[in-house]
Amino acid sequence: MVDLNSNIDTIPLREEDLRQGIELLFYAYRDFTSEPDTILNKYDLGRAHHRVIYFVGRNPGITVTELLEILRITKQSLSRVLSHLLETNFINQRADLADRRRKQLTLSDKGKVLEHELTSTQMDRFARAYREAGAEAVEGFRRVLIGIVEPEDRANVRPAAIRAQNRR
Amino acid sequence: MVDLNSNIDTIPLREEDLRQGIELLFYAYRDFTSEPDTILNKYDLGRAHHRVIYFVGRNPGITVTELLEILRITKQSLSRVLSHLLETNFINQRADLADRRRKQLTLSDKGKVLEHELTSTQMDRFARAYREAGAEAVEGFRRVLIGIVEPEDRANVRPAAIRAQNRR
DNA sequence: ATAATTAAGTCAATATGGTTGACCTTAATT
DNA sequence: AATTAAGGTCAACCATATTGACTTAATTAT
Repeated sequence: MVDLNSNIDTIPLREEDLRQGIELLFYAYRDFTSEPDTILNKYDLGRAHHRVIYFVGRNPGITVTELLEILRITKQSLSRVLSHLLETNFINQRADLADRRRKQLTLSDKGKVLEHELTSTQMDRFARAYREAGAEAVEGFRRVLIGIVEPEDRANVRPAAIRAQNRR
Repeated sequence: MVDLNSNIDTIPLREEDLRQGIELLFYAYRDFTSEPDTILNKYDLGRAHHRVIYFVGRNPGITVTELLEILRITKQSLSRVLSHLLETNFINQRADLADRRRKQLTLSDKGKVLEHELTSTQMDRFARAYREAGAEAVEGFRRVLIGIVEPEDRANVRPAAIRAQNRR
């Protein structure tokens, strides 16, 4: 390699590139939540309900404490949203037989239908973006975003098969 | 190429990969806003103030209408936040000489200092992630996230030099 | 067996940031 | 002169978050 500056490790990262990253994350997040928000409106639900439905669907049997760790909100805040989803039968709970203090949350059939309706809009968006960008770009996208996530939480965004192994 | 399925365009995108994208965006956004939130707290400001400070800093002379298009919130909602930033002298406004209804917003010196304090935590996070992932990954990250953003807004996340040309 | 801890839930007060709707002023455009 | 556009304001309301205090039930540790 003749031009040492072509190595990303040696050239200083330009502020412009870093700001572009910040803005990409802002715009992507803004647009990625807008379609689900419209759907949620029909059901008189909000974005907070979506997050709960998503992560319960993704982690069947998850407990309240585990959910709180993912969402990083307070128990009281989750309570309103979760209570409503239980009352309206989008989510079911049953006691953990090994530790009856714990309540395992799962999506009801109705909940699964809604989860799919919400998530499929986001998956469609990702499918299109992945296809247009190509497999290599997708791998880069993953590597960068995993680097943005706090190290303690990186294990949560590994493929589900690997996560299942680490489940207590 | 022997195995046609190794082409991303031919293999169906697995749901697992799409969900990983969704989750990466959720966790990355969550963590990427947490440090600024802590700083904002010291100044009795919130995340909404940060967004205004960021985009005014990034687009000196931006008008209210332009800001609303970026943030996608209502005028009334912006009003409270912006009024407060004007009162506390983080932001200055002056009439556009060509169209005196328009008010051009800029950061004051005090505003620039705060903008830097807030944004530098996010730039540090991106710098580390970019460096760890490498230049190729960064390019992939960009390509995918631009694909997630609505087409109309993709021009906003092009390098500033290019955006400046397109400015009326 | 008792004490301490953990998981879940509840009540209350408060803050932030978003909405809709009605209305006004000023300035530019037709 | 009439219309439109940019900006601003008042009011009511709603969703989602917070802190803090407290309870109940079940498990774990002493």
